[in-house]
Amino acid sequence: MELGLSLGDSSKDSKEFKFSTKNSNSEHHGTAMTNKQDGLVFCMALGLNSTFGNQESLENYNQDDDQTLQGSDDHQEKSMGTPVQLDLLPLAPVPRHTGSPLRVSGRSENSSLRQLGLLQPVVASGSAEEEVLSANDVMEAERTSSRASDEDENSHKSGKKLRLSKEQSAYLEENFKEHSTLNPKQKLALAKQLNLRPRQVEVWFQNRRARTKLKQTEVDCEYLKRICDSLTEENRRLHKELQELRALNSSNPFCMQLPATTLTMCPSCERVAAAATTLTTTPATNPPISKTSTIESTPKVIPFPLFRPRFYPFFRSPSHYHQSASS
DNA sequence: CTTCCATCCTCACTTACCTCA
DNA sequence: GGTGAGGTAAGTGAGGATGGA
Repeated sequence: MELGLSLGDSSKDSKEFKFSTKNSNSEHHGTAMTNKQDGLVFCMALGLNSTFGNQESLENYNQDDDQTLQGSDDHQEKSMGTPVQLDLLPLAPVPRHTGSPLRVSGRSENSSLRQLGLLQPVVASGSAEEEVLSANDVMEAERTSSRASDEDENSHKSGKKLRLSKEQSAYLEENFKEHSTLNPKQKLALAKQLNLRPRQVEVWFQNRRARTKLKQTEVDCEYLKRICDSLTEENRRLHKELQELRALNSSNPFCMQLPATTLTMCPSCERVAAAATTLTTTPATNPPISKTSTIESTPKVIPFPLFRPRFYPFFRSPSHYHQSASS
């Protein structure tokens, strides 16, 4: 399921967010606009079973994981950057159980671990930039983590609930910021480093993703509520303006023949081919209605007949509108 | 090449435990 | 000390992807 919504014009003050969702069945692209001036313009898209990402994650995806991601784009869906984005995670997709060697970002993981007193001396060696864990390392990690979790196993069997320590949670959090999903090797390495069972690391990431999604949903909800409120207000204002115009027309029958604003719009690309006269008697307190159309250049004024009936040929071909715009 | 099946992974939903006011 | 609410670790089942037979 996908829902797309777009309002407003493409003024220069608009800020643009590109979004793209992709799964095995289809690919979606879109653009979200926000307008700093009136705060009304927005675009949103909702996709089923998609995680929230951002532009950065898309770039990471394209740059870093082209090779390892081939054929494994499941559950690594790229999703749209919503206008309101929680500053929670850069969702760099991580390939799932590929045969490729594990790439562990060198960063300052080890140093932070040492600070936390969590680093064990068996961590695979490698360059500062990238460490490659061999299959032996993974197996060793599995053994170590299973050994280390013997005491956890007891509490596990007794049904007691393990509470992760502050340090463990913080380190998991730190890793989650880098990648919200783990491949098996990363999972094992984390489990080994934190003295946990791999299953515990896996569950922690699952629950963490769920919490992120929940939070994002709350933020989206709040945002949509605000948008709804402003649209309601806009609707109310336009209704009022319409009533005033009708009142004006009934008091001055001659003006009734003049359309307040006559736009001929291509229904396909929604470009305005021509704009006509604007009612000069519009009260100063009510600015002329100007919304939703993408006006590329200064609209040409076409001299409509005085008694031209209001007729908007919405079902003509796009070429018709473009021709009449240039003529 | 297609189909079937086992396996793995993630997600959504839920339960159960823990902590705190 | 008892209690309810909220947070969170963990269980469960469904669905999708993948690889091998």
